[in-house]
Amino acid sequence: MATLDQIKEKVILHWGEMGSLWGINRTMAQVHALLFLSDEPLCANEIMEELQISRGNVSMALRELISWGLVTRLHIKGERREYYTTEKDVWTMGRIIARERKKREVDPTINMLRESMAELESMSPIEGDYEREQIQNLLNFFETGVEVYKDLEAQKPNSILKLLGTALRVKKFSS
Amino acid sequence: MATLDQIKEKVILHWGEMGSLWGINRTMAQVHALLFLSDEPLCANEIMEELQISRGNVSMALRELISWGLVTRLHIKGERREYYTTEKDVWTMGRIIARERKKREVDPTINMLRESMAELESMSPIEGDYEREQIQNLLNFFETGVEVYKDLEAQKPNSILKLLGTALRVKKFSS
DNA sequence: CTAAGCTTTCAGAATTTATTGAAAGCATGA
DNA sequence: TCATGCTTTCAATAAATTCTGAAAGCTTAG
Repeated sequence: MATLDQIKEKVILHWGEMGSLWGINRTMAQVHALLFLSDEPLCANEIMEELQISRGNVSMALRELISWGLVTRLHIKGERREYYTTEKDVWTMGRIIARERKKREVDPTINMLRESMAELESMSPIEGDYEREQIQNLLNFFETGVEVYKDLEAQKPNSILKLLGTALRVKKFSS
Repeated sequence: MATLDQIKEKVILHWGEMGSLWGINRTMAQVHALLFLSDEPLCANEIMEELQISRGNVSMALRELISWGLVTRLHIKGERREYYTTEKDVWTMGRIIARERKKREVDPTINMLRESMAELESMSPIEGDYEREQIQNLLNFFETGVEVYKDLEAQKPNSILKLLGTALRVKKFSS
């Protein structure tokens, strides 16, 4: 029979694998999972021991997680060492991840596509018709995504679900 | 001034980089971009030359793209070699990518979380309270995602946008 | 000021992932 | 049947990414 620690380990390892599929490195995702499942904040040493990784690796993973806004550093008075904790609400967590991925992936892509369109438009219109059309389609796709993202971002965390539920009900009703 | 080929190359290279951030390999994403921007189907040879990659690499990238359902093989009569083309509608493309990523990333995660919950529940309820709660939260989060995904999947490609527009308008109106 | 206790940095090592290219496979047509 | 023209496979290699650990950096206490 599985012990609590074994179950935690399984979740942490799986989260790590998912992380690497998501362009987040394995360790970073593992540290995140560990903190997410931990009732209290942990210090670098504890993370090191739990995950059996080096001090340097812990330091880098934490730096990255902090820069994403997923982890916060806690100064506990009387304590010399720093403690770390993570956002515990899954919806808020999801929103943070969406925000960061948009910033790192979608925004640069939109810039690139806009640039390409501008260049194509200043070119002789004889060639590149199809390319112009397809790049414009891609651009519209991403821009629409950003629109939707912005609207959703303004909502309270878990109202997103209700919102979509409403949308689908309205749709069903009206079609 | 940039030529058409330079612009295409820029888009293809960027798409390749995005691919690797998305757990899709660089070459696979590049081949996809090349076909997406190409008015006519291309054969393996043409892809090889355009992207300056080996025959084997082209073959593997195409196999993967076909297994995702993003690329189709065309037998042109009278022609010995095979031609390849890709889904050209961006919304359909987005839906295919969503479907595949769900299958490869979300479904296994949900299974893992359900398994963990089952194991936690069959354990002594004295310890693991916090872990149980957090794993359940994660599970709910993913399951909600799947619900929404399924509802959206049933819609026509670009009605998704209108749908969300509606939802947001309803929301604004009622709050 | 120095020591102690902790964190960060980063060059090199280890690991993982992607790519090549030669060989094998497969279909067509002579 | 064999040759031709193409595709696929996969072991070896190359490239990219991640991780380690020793050294340097902070900060606080004495």
